[in-house]
Amino acid sequence: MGTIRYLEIADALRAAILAGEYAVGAQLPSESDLATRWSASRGTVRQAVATLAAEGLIGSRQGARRIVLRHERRHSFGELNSFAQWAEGLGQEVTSRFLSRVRRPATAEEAERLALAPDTGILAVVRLRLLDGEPTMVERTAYADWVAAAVEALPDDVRSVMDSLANESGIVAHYGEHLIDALGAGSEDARLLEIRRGSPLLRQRHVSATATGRPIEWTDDRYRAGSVTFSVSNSAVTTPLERRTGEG
Amino acid sequence: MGTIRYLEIADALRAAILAGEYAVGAQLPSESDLATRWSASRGTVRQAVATLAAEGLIGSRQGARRIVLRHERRHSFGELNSFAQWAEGLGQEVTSRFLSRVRRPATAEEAERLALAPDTGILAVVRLRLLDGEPTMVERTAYADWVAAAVEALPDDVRSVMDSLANESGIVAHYGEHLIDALGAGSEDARLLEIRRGSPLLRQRHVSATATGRPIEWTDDRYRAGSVTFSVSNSAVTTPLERRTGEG
DNA sequence: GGAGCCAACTTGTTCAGACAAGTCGACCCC
DNA sequence: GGGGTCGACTTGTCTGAACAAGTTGGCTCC
Repeated sequence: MGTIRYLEIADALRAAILAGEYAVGAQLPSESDLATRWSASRGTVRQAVATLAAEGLIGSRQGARRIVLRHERRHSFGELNSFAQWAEGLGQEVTSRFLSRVRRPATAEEAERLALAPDTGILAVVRLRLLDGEPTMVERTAYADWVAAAVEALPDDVRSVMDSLANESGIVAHYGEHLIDALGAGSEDARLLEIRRGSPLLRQRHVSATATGRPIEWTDDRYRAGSVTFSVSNSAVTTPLERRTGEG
Repeated sequence: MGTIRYLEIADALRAAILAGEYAVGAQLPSESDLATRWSASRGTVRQAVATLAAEGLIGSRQGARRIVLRHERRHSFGELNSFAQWAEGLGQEVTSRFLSRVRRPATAEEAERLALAPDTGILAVVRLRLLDGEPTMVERTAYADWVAAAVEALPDDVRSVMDSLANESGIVAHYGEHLIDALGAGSEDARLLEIRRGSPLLRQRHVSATATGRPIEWTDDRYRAGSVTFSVSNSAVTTPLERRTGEG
């Protein structure tokens, strides 16, 4: 359906790589070769391979053929931003338990992350997420004032808040920033996740923003150790990952 | 210096953004505008802004001007792959203590990550890294057989192994993959980092590879909780970050 | 005043061609 | 065989042009 030429080519190449048609370390056909096969210009083919390079599937060096770096597919933006979407892709059953959903003034940090004036009213939601019945993650989300009403209008048992927001209100996340670190479970975390206080947790804090850069939500997700791993690939040309000190 | 046109333009734009010439949320000049100013074609300008977009500095939507998303600079590939390079950029003093450096057969996991035959001899190095005198991270590295000799030839007090490898032997890392999760400190971790056993640690495992995709090293770095945070930014177009279950 | 429409503007996609710069294997010479 | 040179090949950079698709603000009309 993608009538966009370079995505068509990228999809076909990706499928071929995933199907094992090209082994890891193998060379891809040359750009002019691909251009001929697809009756496209070399510029279009370059855009296609650039897409795959950004996904970390292939690498390149001037003068030498492009090489296949790995076979696995990268997750989509949606799967990263939505726990429900991610778990579904894995074929695991997700359930969630609402613990609280209240309006309150934003804390200093929340106000800054959401680019709001101090003490602006936000919607604070705490949820426990279970994977196949196992308590896996505690999610504490602060929704910006301008989306609070839309979120409150959603039913309690909504599968994915971000999905519903997109469909019902046209509020779509385009950008995200993620801070990842480790910490010991507090007493509330410990009780909810059924682990001992002080047990290691993997924390992912992230902010989602619209296409215009307006922050939508700021969340603090805490995973039981061993339940999830984050993966990032990078190259000398693009480095999306960054290491920071302390509280980021 | 950079005789490469699009990088010149990207550098100038990045500098302007970092200098605060454009506020967060502000619009950048249009592409044709920039093309005229720099007497370049629009294609070249697009390559420049694509660079900044990949760095997460600016966003875009078809039909609307590009907007500034953030001001901070992203770290370089070297700063991410080398603990020493990273800490230096922060102005903190790095010291490291060698704990062991032995040749031994690769474990099953090491052999797979390094794309070696099972039981191939690798060079295993354990180092304790201190930041301003504070024990911060335990690093366990397995160097592939074909780089082992070059690593052994380096002096014990080398500041950065990867830096030295590049300079001395021409072995340069081009690609990396990182797995991030949390776990409790084992007894050795606890002793070295001067924390209690079971205390939360942030673990970053990563493999570095050459331009041809050949794995160089596989390391397991464990940071004391609170000492570092990883940061990743993404967008609907490029998602370098991925969430996985369990042991990745 | 409000709703809807339109026109100017801006980014997205594609093309064809050109030259620079780096890689790699074949070939030659010693 | 070893080593160096060279040429074919391949990716990197850049141009100029054209049309598609989406945004935005202003204008008209009710």
